Amino acid sequence: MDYETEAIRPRQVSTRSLDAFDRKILGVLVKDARLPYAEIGNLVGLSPPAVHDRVKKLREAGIIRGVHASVDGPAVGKPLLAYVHVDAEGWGKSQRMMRLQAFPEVEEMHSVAGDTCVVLKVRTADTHALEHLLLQIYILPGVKGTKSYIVLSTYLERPVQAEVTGTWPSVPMPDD
Amino acid sequence: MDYETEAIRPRQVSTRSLDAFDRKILGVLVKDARLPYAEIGNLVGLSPPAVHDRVKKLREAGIIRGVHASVDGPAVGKPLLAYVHVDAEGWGKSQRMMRLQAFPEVEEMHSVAGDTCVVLKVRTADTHALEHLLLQIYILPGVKGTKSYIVLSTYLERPVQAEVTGTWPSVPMPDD
DNA sequence: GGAAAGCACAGACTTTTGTTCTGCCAATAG
DNA sequence: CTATTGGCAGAACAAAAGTCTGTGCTTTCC
Repeated sequence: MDYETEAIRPRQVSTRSLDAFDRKILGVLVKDARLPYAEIGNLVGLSPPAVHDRVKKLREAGIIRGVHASVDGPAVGKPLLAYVHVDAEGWGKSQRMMRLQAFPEVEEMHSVAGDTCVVLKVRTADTHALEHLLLQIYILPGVKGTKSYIVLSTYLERPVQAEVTGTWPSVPMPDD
Repeated sequence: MDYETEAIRPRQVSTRSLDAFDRKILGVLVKDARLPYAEIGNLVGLSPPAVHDRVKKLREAGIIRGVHASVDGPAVGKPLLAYVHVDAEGWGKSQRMMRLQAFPEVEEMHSVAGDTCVVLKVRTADTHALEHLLLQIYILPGVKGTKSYIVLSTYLERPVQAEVTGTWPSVPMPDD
């Protein structure tokens, strides 16, 4: 199996500027990608072929990366969610760290700016499995330590939303 | 709009124990939920109606939560990904914090065990928008402070995987 | 300002897929 | 040993996806 050793980058910036219809379609598909084109058309105000055309172009432009089923973590035997901050000396992005992607428990891997190097999102069967995964991290060269944040309750977990907040609510400045 | 004020919980533990076919089907649907049932059937070794039946049951059992399009963050105008740790006095879960879910920039919200109370995953247009969002967090009652981890590069970002690591690689114990 | 070209949409059609039904087989319980 | 339940394959039907053509619009060039 091949591992992604390069960061996920925007494939092509795609001069295509999203208009209001595209935004609406994306908003619908993010919520439920199984709706028929006819129903999407009703929601956004277009005919089914028009929706089809736009979705096809959105896919070709890489704006829609794919369609995935969202499965319940506990139901598939992974009730324990955690974020693991990895501190490494030198530079965190070693090739060997990419091999962690082979574990289905690892869902995200980012290099970050802050008081740590890499943030991992991991979902394991139990604390024992998490320990095993931490062991796999510790044997990587350059890893100085990890800090784990065990999720107690998840209040929100959703995919990338198509909408963007245009005007933020004004906040009264503190009186100092 | 209503906000989820309760944590996402497993709807029903569903006595349904996943067999090998279910695991395979889930694995396929997580990768690409647009494959026809006939093709899934070829991959896992079942007929299209059998796959249909199982997927239907997996949906009814809540094991498949839904099907969502995955859109590219930068392409929809949100190239800046960050994790925000929120420190609050008392108890972080105030009703008003749930209102942050109204912002499409907020993708995840967890209460965690560790040296912080709440972890947010936010995706914004730029640092300016992130600052606006942080302002919205700071005006919440009880919020003492935040710590932001700006994502520099994303090496892996994928939905919940259906697979579970059965036997972990053995790691030689350090010689102390 | 006018004409031509490109784009996007709606309607009708074809093809593919989803969905349902029926019968059969195996496993289990009585 | 028999009856019953659950699940799967094959066939038939319904529905959606995908394609094609024409039309109206905007844009752009002359």
